[in-house]
Amino acid sequence: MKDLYIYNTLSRSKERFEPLAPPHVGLYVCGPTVYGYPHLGHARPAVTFDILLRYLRERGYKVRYVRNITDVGHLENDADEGEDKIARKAALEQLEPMEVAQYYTNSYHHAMERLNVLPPSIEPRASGHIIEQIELIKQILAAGYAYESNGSVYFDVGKYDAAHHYGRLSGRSLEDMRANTRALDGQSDKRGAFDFALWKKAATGHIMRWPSPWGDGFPGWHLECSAMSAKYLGERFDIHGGGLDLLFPHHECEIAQSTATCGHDGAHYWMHNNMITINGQKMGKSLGNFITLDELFTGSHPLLAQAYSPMTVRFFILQAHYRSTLDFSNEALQAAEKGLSRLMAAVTAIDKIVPSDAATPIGAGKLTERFYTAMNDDLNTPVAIAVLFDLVRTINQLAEGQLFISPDELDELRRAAHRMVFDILGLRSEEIVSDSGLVAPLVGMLLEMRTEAKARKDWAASDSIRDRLAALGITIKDTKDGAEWSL
RNA sequence: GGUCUGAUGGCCGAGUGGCUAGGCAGAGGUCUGCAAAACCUCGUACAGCGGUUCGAAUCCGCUUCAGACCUCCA
Repeated sequence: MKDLYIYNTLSRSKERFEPLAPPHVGLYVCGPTVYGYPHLGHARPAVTFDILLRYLRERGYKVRYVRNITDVGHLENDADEGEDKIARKAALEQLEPMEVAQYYTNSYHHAMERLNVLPPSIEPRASGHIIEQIELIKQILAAGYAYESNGSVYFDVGKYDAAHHYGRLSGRSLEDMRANTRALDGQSDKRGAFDFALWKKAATGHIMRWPSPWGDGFPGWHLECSAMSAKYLGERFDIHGGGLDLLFPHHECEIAQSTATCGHDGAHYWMHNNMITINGQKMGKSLGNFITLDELFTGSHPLLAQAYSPMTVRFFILQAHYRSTLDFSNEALQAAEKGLSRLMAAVTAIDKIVPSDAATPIGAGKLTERFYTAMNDDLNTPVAIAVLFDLVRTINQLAEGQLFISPDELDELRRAAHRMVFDILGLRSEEIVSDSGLVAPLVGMLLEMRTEAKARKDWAASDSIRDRLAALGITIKDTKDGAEWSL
């Protein structure tokens, strides 16, 4: 098997993937902060790392995939009076904070299931790992890279930068940042403007609070990922993933925390998916221009010309490389929808192919090899999909009897197609299954009537049946062996 | 202002120093009672200006434009 290369943000280059302890692979991906419905932006990392997970498994690795749920500590801003996102939402909706977290966690899970995104091996919650986070803070304090101030604990970025380099991942330098950032007013407990909170003192009335050696409070956002990844994957693990917007400061701070306590970056490979844009601008909560996945699936958003199925969304995302920005538009989604339907129809059509013993090889193996070559090149799904469309053409020619295939090669072709399309790309058929089993026999009966009408050349009757079925969303396709239908 | 990306045919999007993905849309054809589907054929695009080279869309420089991060965001 050829080597897999993935782009490591740390080195800004594609590197050959070599696990620390094969065949095991530790993968950590920053999950959602559960204070709102999941939107199209959430689908990008979910699908990207789902592909990575599936492909690593395909290559025989035993992957432990950890994706957290942030249910505490994610502040509205970095100022001292910054509100916790979950707490804010809870106050707005008059709910218990954990009720908010659970509600949106459920909503996230449901959307992920519809997108056929495999669940992680472990899905830890920040609020369930307060003890681990407190322990980590103690370690950072012991190492001398943090200080307590008025019931809060901050990471000392200035001191850390003197010994290591703060900004290695994002390509920044502390001096530049200092020179180019205006200092906020001086009411902060922090010593340096770039110091970040490891532990925040809970103000009176703050609901989410836990006791700690520094008084009641709650953990900082950057800390939770360090604590949970270390707990489940060890202090040193293989891949850390997340959105490009988390590169700085979130991942930079994680690296600082790891380096402060263990002397290394934590993860070996740092992978970042790019953003989905809308009218050329990032789709995000703060910009208010996001479309939730549910709106996408139902078409209930002013920007949407129609509903788009979960698989259409997944395919749309896979048609671009994960490190490129992907621009949302109805045209692009519609193109994805049609392309996907052609691809899925071809995969189904494989079963109609009649093998021939006299056939010459058609090169199914070569096609498959090109697919894997693309995947090995930093998960180049758009190229992999281009290969699949070559396959689509071949399958259709075989199904139409324009090309012939041997029984053995047909078997190989079927297996390979299913593996590439279903197992690796994670696409699945979205046939609407009727709840009463009556649709199929009824349509079958109408098609029989239509065939009878055609036999007596009563085109008006046969077309009428076709048109009226079409109005119900049922498409008729005449083939040599009679009519077929689909929803 | 700082750091960093990007600019590809009607749309979406790969890729790359010479063999010029793919999808969608469009045109013509085959098939069909007509459609639909499928198949065949068709588009020589890479922001602009210089430079390097036998050869650049691909490398270098400049210009213009766009975006991301620098405050929470996938």
